Amino acid sequence: MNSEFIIAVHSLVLLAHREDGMASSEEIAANVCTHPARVRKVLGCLRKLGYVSTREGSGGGYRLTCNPTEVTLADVYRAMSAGSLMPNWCSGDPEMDCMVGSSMQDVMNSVFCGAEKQLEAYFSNITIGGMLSNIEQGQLDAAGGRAGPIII
Amino acid sequence: MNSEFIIAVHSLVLLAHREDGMASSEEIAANVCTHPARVRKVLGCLRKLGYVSTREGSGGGYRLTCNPTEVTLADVYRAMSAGSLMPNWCSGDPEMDCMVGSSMQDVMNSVFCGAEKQLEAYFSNITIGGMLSNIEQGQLDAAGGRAGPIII
DNA sequence: TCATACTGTAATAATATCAATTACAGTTGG
DNA sequence: CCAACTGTAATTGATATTATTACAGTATGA
Repeated sequence: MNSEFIIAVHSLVLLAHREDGMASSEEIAANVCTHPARVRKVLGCLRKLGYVSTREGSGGGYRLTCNPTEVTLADVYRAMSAGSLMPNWCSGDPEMDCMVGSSMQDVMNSVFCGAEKQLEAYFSNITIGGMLSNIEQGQLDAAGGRAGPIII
Repeated sequence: MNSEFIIAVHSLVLLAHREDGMASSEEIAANVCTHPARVRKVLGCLRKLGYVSTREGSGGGYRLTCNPTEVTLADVYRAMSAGSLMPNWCSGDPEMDCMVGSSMQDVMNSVFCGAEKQLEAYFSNITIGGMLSNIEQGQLDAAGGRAGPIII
């Protein structure tokens, strides 16, 4: 899995958490624990898909332009990490004489395509808004002394 | 995803394809397209789980000791790659003041644990024997001029 | 209009991960 | 004893990932 997926999800949750839905790349980077340039790259991608808008110049930054309860992790996954489940490394060789060795790349490919569909189906049930309320709920629990593992 | 998963699956399918269920690390490595030492490491792991047995010394090698129609990719995944879905890289920091930044690691963790369960459920429906028959079937199709994408 | 505070983007450097290779001890069959 | 194996660890080399730097472009407001 691509770590840009994590940065994208974290950024969206953070923006959804803000009253005005806004933050600069520097603020987001500090919260995510990475470099502002990396945040700008990831959010630039989310902008092209309409999930955030940006304003350059002084006082600018990023603003959430989607409904957090409608955007799912599947959307983010497709945007940032599609195809990342399959390893880059490949076994076998189509030119090989052996039936097994020559077919393995195709077979693995279809296995991982199916796996990716499963993953997307799972992610499509988790929304940015859902993650945020989970966090807020967890925080309340902690305040009440009833903190426990967070379950989605 | 770990590429050792691919090596393990490929090796098991190859052994299942052999009449006597046997091959040396050198033969397997040639078929998988990697180094024999790497094959030995992976199959050493499968041996501990009882899927293959090994014989050292001259004329030795690996032999399949499981029923290929009973071993699923979920078994292999758990053996070789458990936990590999979650990226090593982590956003946020539990010590942080912000509710979002301090909770994100836990939340991501539960998201990826759920994702891994989904993946295992999918893999549990694919067996080594199933992959092998798929390959043999595909080969027959190709021979009959009806080759197409392999679907599992 | 100028300084300031941002984004966009590319290039580079630092680091971590992954795979290949080498090496050698231990085992077995002939 | 020799030849052909596995088991395992160490090293090297290749690749991927992340951080950092740099700077052009843009908006704001004094």
